[in-house]
Amino acid sequence: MVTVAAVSKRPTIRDVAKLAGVSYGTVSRYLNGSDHVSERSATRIAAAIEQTQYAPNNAARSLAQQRTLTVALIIQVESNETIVQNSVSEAMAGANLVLGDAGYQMLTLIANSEASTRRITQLVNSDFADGYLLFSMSEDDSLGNAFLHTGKPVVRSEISDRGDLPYPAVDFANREGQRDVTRYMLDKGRSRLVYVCGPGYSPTSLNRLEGFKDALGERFDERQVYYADDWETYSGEMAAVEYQHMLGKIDGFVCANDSIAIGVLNQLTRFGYRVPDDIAVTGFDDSPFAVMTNPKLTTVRQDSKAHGQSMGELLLDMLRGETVDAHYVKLLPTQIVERQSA
Amino acid sequence: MVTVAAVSKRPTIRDVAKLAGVSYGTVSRYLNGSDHVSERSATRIAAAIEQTQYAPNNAARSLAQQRTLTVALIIQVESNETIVQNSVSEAMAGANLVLGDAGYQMLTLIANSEASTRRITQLVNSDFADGYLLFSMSEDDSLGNAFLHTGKPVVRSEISDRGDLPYPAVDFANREGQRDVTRYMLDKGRSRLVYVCGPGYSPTSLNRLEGFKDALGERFDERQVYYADDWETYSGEMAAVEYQHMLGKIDGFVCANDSIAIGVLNQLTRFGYRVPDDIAVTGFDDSPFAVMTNPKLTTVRQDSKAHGQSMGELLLDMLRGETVDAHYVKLLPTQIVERQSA
DNA sequence: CTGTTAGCGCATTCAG
DNA sequence: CTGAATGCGCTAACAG
Repeated sequence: MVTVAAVSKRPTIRDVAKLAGVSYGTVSRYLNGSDHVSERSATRIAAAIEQTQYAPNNAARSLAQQRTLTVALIIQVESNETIVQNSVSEAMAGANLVLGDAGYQMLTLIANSEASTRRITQLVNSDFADGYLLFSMSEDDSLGNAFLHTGKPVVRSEISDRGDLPYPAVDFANREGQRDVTRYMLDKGRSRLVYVCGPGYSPTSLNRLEGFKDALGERFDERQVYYADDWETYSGEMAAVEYQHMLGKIDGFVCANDSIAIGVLNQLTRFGYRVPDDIAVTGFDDSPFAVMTNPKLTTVRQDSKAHGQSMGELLLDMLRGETVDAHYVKLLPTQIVERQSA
Repeated sequence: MVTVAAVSKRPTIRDVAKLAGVSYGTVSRYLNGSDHVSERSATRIAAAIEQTQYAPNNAARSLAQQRTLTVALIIQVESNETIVQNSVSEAMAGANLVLGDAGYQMLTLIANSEASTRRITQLVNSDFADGYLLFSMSEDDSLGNAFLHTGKPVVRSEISDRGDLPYPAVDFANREGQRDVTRYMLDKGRSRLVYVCGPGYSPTSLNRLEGFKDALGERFDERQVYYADDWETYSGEMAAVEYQHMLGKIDGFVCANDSIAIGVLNQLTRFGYRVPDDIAVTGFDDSPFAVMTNPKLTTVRQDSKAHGQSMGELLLDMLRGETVDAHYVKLLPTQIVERQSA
């Protein structure tokens, strides 16, 4: 029976030095390629490394260099949430790309419980990584303070509602995006609109609402906005139900995200209204769901991969020692995706 | 202008020792709680820590302890893929839970390029983590060899097609699941079935096909299986097109996953067939999409969170030094979810 | 209970 | 170009 051993004695730099017949300082130089090593030593060291299967120890190197060549991406989600959103997943890929090219390994940590948040906070304060990318999708922004005493650079994925947190951010131009798609509705002659707003704790949510208001200008009426408790499909259904009695007078639902829009869509269909003939519906995010509905969702696309790349680049700038204003915000453009629902 | 500093001089254990008026060995003991420290020293140390904002250095601790209290979950995806699948995301949450409870911090690494694979391979060989969870969804299993020389325990998320890799695995009982849902079809009087098989490089794919064969037994005919190139919706559409000429004689499509099933569903609808009245369709996975189709998809559910938990538990066993057979495989049961499409 | 000391594995001086 | 020595920050073993 083959079994898996859980222990081992790995070779150290001294072992290969001895085997190559040089001092271990020379091996170190060889490994880091900084100084020159004689060709003869080099080949002998290479052979010794090959023979011993030597690989440098990560902790020792980090300790000596006072840096880890590592960046941690931290995702904060609600306690019981299990799914990492697609947008975050795409951003991860984007960030991983640029950070990798710069020689950094990206690690992802998930904070989805009080215990994990505590553990991560502790890690952050232990020079665990050279920099941090913070995605907090959650109402509870308890991780926000975790980085205050780490001397390391931090970049956030969203505009913070807490002005006291000195972390620059990369976000989407949510306000403009929501404004534009609302105008798109107006331009199509839809003027009796309802806005289904996202949860109030989210800055993103409020920004999008502002965009809706921008588009309507004077005509905006507080009664035409429905405030959802979360970003989920069910909330969209609730919204449609809430406005059921005046559905005949409404010709469009502008929704703060796709999931909500799908809820509205489904509920309108159940009520017997045709989308977009009777009532149009728009989403926001261009999630994978947007093309699986019938009719397909007209929505606002955000390039999440670019989001991640941009965050990674900003972090790299900071890692290189560039000075970045603590409240610097970079806004990425969005784009209307015209499909069938509006 | 507030700016972000990228450097700092963090206090060490000696700083707090000096401030507390004790030796730093005592501080170490205090921190690790192993030995007893006098109450007087304890309070003084606590105060000093508070005052200096001290936090132990991770690398130093790892180096001295020869362990990192960290587990790395590695996801291997196709080069250009950006999305971490929902099932993986849920498994991450499950693993994070049990590992966290045991005091381990889970880190996720994504291997989605040759460069990142190389970087990760190197990390793995540097005592970067105490154990590894490996998710490889990719045809290219180049990471498979990366763990051969690390003395650390590894658990895979899938049965490997490479019997030479000495990593135990936790997987779903794909074969039985596919068999059961096929029988479900047969029991409903659907006997003229087509099986849409997943891509050939995937062991999962082949296991599910075996399950279909098991259910049909003698009646199985090779001509009733369509071999898809991947797991995507488009492949499902292709399958329906392929069998278009004999759709009248077919009363059911058993599909190897939900995405494919949705493709079949959509294409059948386009062809004017009613699902499930004319033709039934089943999926596999119970992905989030399964409830967004019309009709909703009857499918096979796998508890991905439990998958992650199970993997985490197995890894913990190994971390505790338990001997696990290198080819041990734990299979998790699946469950039919009856909705509307079959 | 506590101070002292010897590593952990490696990078980086400084001589030579 | 290379060997020897020092230190990174901390744990653990050892006296006391």
